[in-house]
Amino acid sequence: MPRRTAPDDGQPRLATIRDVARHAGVSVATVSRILSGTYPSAPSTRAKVMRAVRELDYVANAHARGLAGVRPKSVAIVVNSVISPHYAHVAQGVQEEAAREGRLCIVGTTGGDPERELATIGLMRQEQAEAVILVGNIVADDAHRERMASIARALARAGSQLVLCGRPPLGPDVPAIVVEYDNTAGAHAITSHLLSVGHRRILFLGRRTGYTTPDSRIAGYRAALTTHRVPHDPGLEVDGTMERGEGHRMMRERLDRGPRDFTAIFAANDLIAAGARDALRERGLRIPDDISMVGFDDLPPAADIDLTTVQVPHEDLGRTAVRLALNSETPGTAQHVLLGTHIVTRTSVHHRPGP
Amino acid sequence: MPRRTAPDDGQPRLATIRDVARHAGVSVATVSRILSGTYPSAPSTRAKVMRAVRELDYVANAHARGLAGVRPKSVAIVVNSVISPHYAHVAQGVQEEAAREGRLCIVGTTGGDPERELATIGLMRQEQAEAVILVGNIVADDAHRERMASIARALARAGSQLVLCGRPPLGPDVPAIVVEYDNTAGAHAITSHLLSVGHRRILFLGRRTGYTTPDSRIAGYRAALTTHRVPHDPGLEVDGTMERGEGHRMMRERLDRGPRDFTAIFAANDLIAAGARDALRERGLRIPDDISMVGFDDLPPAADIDLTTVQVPHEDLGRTAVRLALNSETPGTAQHVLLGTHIVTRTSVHHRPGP
DNA sequence: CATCTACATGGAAGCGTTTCCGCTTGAGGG
DNA sequence: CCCTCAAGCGGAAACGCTTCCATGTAGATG
Repeated sequence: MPRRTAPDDGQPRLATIRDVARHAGVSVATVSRILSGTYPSAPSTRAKVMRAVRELDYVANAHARGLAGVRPKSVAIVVNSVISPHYAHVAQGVQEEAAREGRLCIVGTTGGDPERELATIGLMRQEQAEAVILVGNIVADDAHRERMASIARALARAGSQLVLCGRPPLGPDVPAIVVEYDNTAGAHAITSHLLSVGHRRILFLGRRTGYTTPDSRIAGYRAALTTHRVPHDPGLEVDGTMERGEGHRMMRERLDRGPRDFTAIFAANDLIAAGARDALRERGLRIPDDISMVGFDDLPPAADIDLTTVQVPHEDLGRTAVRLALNSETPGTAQHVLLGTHIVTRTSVHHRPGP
Repeated sequence: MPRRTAPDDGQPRLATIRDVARHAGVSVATVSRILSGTYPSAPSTRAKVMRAVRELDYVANAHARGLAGVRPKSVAIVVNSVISPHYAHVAQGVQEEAAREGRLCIVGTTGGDPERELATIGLMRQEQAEAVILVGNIVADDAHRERMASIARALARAGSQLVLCGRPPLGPDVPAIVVEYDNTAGAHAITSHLLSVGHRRILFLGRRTGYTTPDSRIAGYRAALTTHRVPHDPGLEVDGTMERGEGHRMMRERLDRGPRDFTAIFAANDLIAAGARDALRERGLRIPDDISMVGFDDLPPAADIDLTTVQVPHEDLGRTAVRLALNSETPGTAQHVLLGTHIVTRTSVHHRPGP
């Protein structure tokens, strides 16, 4: 790996600011000032410099600039995968806001693996990004959470802001911004919707513990039952992960198990709802004629299967994350922001006449 | 913006390699060598250094390293938006391969705007990424293409590899790698599928000119007609953009226009197919009983609406792009790679008895 | 006409890292 | 026992940029 002036390395060295200065007949300092645009300069000099820049096709070296003390304008985002619609939407929001603020966006994926997450954050740390945005839940043990907290502190020391998007706070004294939407309120609202049109026995399909998002969704479901003075039957809560295949499995097994003792279904997300719908169709059951169903998220499958669901401000989440991170004067101050949700009504719910 | 040693700036300066050296009682050079891991060193020294690194929570500064001549390990990807499933899948492939190769991934979005694309590439250029991967079609005039060609040359000079993913080559002497899948062959195959089960009048829904991808899809459609000696009727080609709403519009207008003179539909992508399906349903027409339909891409809506379609190796596209870019010894060599597709059969096509 | 001020510019230090070159040290061969 | 040699390490230059400080020059003021 040759480093000193390689004489004839095929690679014709890139133009540097010094080349521009020489070419324009001015000093390096002048070129730098003119390009940064924040200092006074004579129009004639400016013209000369601009011409040289054009002629040499000069592009400033971001590394040199970063080293020289200018905080690199970039935000980093870490997600499970960019395919998953939820992450994609949040990432899109981050992108948009970052671009609006003239920031570059560095993306890392973890595939849901805590180790890879840590490694990825390490890379981001080297890049000195202004903000590191972590999106989504990862099943993590206490050790992982402790390591994360120490990373949060290290980032704060380095002047970067850590943002957790839709992930539980790490603790009261950990310097991080947390942005979530109100899962509990959303679940409460949509469950109430089912209850208010006459349903009394509502099957819950989804993760019951472990992750926080579904946790708070089931909490909203239970709270709504209480609010409406409908007895809570734990037998109506079916446990499974938040994927389409799981929705299919949960529904199938439930239908196989015995007589149908529910009139509506609350799927903890739209993917589960889509899977459950497939299982229902296999049994000849139709939505909403035979069974009503609602979901959560309002992501792509929802509209295609005409699902009434909870619309969630995914992109807002990303935008808010960036905005808060860049505006936080002192990186290291903890904040907690909760975004609202609302119900989008399609055709998957039927009114059920009272008993 | 203080730059010199800020005495009491609240921001406790980050540990540098010099701090580590001092702390471990060795020289800066030794620390660097040990951390790079490619030089011999005494085990005892190594241990001392590692301890200091841990105690000071030292993280190397990527900018300083980049400046000191180590090529930053990163690839840049520019897409229209990360929401769109096609881009998301390609981006995921890029991510995966980049991560496997220990590279960071910088992402920029353009929203389909050529100006923003150019600006984004400029930023990427500053970062000195090893590769710049452009995904997707942008409607561009000759001037834009010329500017792009000159950027390609500039990147090559800087030792970065430009990769075009699913976008037409810029010209014979432009140093860029082009990775595409074979749209024409795919369209030929799926049209042949319709023809082989008896359909003779097949409506084409999609963009007829301008973008290259649909261009080659319609070419495959026409070629298949020729292969099967079925007369080509330009009246069966309906023009519109590649979006769901457009599919709906094209279908609706066609149905309003007069008697139905086709038995099957080839939608240039799944989104159009989904929109067309909505319009058919509004008219009480069912798939496949009344009309057969096929799409292209096999992206999310396809499975939900049981569409027979052409499956395309989106993620492979991204992975291949990264692999080719990183393995290209001399950035600047032009290459052209074509990836294959295959048909996935669902239930949207009915056999049609011959006349 | 001398002096002051404000502005435009140049010189140079320093950012944190890598790597070249040269020095010391201890082991092994003659 | 001396010499050679390699391993291990330290000093220092270089990467390209920004900004502090100093310097020169023009116009305004006394």
